Amino acid sequence: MRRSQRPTQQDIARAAGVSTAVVSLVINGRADGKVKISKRTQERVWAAIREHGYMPNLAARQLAGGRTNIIGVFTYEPIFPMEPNNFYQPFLVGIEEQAAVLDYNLLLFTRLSPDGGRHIYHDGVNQLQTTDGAILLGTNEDRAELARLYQDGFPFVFVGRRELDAGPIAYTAAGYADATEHLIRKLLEQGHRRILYVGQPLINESAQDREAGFRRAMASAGIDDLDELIIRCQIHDLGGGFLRGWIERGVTAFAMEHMAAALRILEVSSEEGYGIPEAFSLVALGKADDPTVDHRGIDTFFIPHREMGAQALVLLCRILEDPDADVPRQITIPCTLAAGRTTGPPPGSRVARKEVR
Amino acid sequence: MRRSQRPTQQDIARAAGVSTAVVSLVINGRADGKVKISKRTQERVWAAIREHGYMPNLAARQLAGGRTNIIGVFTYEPIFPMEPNNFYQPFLVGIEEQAAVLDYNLLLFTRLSPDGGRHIYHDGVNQLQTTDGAILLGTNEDRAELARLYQDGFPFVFVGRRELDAGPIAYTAAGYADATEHLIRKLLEQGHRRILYVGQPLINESAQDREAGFRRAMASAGIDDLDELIIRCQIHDLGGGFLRGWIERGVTAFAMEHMAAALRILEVSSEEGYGIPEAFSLVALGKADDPTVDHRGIDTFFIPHREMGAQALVLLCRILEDPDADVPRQITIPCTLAAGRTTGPPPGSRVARKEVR
DNA sequence: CTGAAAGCGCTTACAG
DNA sequence: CTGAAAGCGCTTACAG
Repeated sequence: MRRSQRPTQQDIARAAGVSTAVVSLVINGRADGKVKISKRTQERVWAAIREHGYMPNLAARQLAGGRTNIIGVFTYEPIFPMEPNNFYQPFLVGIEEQAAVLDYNLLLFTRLSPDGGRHIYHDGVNQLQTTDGAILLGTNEDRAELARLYQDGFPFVFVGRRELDAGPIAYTAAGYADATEHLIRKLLEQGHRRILYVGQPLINESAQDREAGFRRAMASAGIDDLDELIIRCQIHDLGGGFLRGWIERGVTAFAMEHMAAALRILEVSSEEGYGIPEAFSLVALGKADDPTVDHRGIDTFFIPHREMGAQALVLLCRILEDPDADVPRQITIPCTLAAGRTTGPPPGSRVARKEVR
Repeated sequence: MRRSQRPTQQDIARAAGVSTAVVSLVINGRADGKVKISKRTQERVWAAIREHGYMPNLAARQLAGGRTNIIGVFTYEPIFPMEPNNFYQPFLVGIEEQAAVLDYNLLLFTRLSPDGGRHIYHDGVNQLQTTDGAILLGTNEDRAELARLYQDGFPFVFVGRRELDAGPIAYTAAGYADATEHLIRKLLEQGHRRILYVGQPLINESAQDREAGFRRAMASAGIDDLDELIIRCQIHDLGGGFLRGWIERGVTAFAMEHMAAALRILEVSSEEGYGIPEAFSLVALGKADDPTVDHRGIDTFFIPHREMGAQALVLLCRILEDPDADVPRQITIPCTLAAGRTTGPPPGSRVARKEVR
């Protein structure tokens, strides 16, 4: 019903006394390149458009081969979750800001697939098809689906590093490896040798990156046998026994893959009467780039969530402009260090230094 | 390029030895109603689809079919602002949840208008037209624009009561008036007579509603001359002098239009050495429906932001289903009271009661 | 039951 | 410079 009321390109063409081709060319700004259309005609077309309140039909435009100026945003978790300070917020801030700059609207895929979950393909149909391209994010991603999307040749950028067997998908990632290496080197310089890397059981790319940074730093100090110094466990395993056990075995610093685990150690250490950094040093391998979330003085680095979102959009637009362009499609954004108060020389060394004096 | 590689409905029709119409009917499950298609034919079609890995082109489907299953979301401020606990969040949570249930995707209008601001009409063209209908929200709305949208007959629902000269637009609002009346009646029942209503200078619909609730409550107690008891000022005007002045003039309770102002009073009262509710009672006329935002024990009510968002989508869908349906388009959602510790009998009354004993 | 055909609203060669 | 026309891939009356 509404559709019939809505003016079409034909109406505009008729009103302006030209053909639809001219209207199309004028609208899309192709009136300067190969095809010349008189300024007066262009003015008439724009006037008719304004007068009729004409807006192109996106479906038709896309079907005919044009662009939609719409970028899809697909997340494997709700986009607007109930929790405050949610994980997605900073990514989306970056995406939105950049979309406004680059003149795109964002289509949020909120529809559930028939099975009630969140999937890109519904009954084998790529839901993102209505957009020029999409930004994907989420920690619960379906890799088979991503692989298919890649093979289908649909333009998309993942926020976060993801390596698929299907091939090198485009992504923007945080420079976990370098930041981790930097942080661990600091510990090494302070004299620590037995630094324990405490990860979570799930080993995704960002965990791999941090572990790689850890290994590089340790290797630079000649410590290569790390089998004993890299462990993976759940947060609730991090109790007093855990702490005491490792300290007794000579560990002087803990590198926690996740901030939540580091906060847990902070808590346990105060329960157990350990002073930080007197009894041991503590670093967390990353923290949300959100000033309102406190990291309680733990030495760590900021993950540039917002910039990852913004750069994902920039990268996607570059790909859309020229799908075959030979530009880097895997972008890593450096993390910035966030100095804290939880690192210092290992327990022994301070005494040693005192004796020297 | 990608497009040409993908099989179309024609390819499937050819492979299955039928027409595209049959393929379409089979795919869309219309093969059982009016039109009968033999089981064997259906099987052949599905087999061909599987074999070719066919998936329908959404743009073509939309163009031929009409609906887009896309609802626009337009806000007069950024949707993903930098601030945590932002104002829009709960509305959007409700909208997203409901969109998932009702099987709609959401198109966020992030594109800036040529003047750099946020407007529905760009160069006189309604940007929302690409959607089936839209949800609008924001405190900075452009009423002239809304009037035009209404006159254009575009289906939309505003989140928050808005009354335009142009006519009755659809909205979902919070029941400020009733909640305010309820809260003020409680104060009256406790013996307060001189209750000061402290509003902000901007009088929009929600301010009007609260003031109306205040007047109703006061009138029910026979207090009709309220000229002296309703004031409007900025938060920074609420200092110690303000408080002392009104208390000296016999005010025993303060009804603050906004929570921020109430929190300010709380602060000032402790600076000035006033005990609450011993020296005076304090209520705030509404608080975000967000459990993480503390209201410091102030008596108030919860504004159902999330439900307002959800119901806006429900209302919009009802309008889309039947644009001429005779359903109520102005929906008010009740607020729930949030009992606090800042109200009690007025200073005099307690003494008075004691004397009676 | 099934096929031929119109049409959704646009873009883009292709002629003038 | 401008117009007539094909075609994007689908859905849906409308004939058989």
